Amino acid sequence: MREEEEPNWFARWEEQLPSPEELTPLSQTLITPDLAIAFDIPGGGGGAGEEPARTLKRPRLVWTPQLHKRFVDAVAHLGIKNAVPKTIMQLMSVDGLTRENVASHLQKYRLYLKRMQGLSSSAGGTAGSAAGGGAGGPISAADAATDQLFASGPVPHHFLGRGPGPEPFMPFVPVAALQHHQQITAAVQQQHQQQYYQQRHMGHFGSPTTGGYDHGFLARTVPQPGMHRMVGSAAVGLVSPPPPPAPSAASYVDDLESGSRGGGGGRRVLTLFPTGED
DNA sequence: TGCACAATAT
DNA sequence: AATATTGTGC
Repeated sequence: MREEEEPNWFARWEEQLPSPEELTPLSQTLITPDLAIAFDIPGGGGGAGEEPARTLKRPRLVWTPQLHKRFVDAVAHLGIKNAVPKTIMQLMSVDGLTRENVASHLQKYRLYLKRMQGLSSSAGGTAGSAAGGGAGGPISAADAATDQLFASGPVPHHFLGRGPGPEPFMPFVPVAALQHHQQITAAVQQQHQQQYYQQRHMGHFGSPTTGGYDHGFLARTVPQPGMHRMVGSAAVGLVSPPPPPAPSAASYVDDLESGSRGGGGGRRVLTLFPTGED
């Protein structure tokens, strides 16, 4: 009793085919505008047509421990009063980093500090203990997750328990003073699934158009305890040595050591900016 | 205007 | 949850 083939099945099938306009062009560039920005590829924004730069949307910034460290260092050396988005941004001198980026991060960082204040008063907890999770664990699981980033670096002590008062002298550090440091480029992430292309070729992946952009950190989700993994990708950059001054793209990680936290021992990590506290 | 900041949106 | 965007007051 099976139905025999209808004579017009083909016709119906044909009718349901999508119109040409509905089909995605087969000849689509593999490098999307966003990706192009992320890697600072000149021709990326264009392809078939140059779109106004203002129209292009910046990819999401990923706050890697390295970036965050710069952030914290900058805030630490500015003092609470001067630690405002613009100033922080300047001090960080990270290529591609916007004021908005910093503002958003700062907002969350302040919340983190506030939480820590409350905790320290009752439990006497430090950043380490709060994030360590090993002790007590009065904080929510969500907070613990958040703290992974923020606690990945030491929180300057004087951040806490400090009301509106005159900061210890450290008025200003001209950006010029930092110039001798390597300028790092903000790590940036695609919003959508984008192509697995990127994911898969992470690390050993040369640009078809420009030279190579091995820049360490692309969208790694949930940094594992052993974050050397992440540094590992940066290490990949070392494996295939990027010729120093690539014409348009220069992105490096400066302090790989910054990832070392409490568990690493009492080792002192040199901060980006001279604090005098070291 | 531009900025900081908080609130809200994705 | 992590960033981005928006709204408000200065």
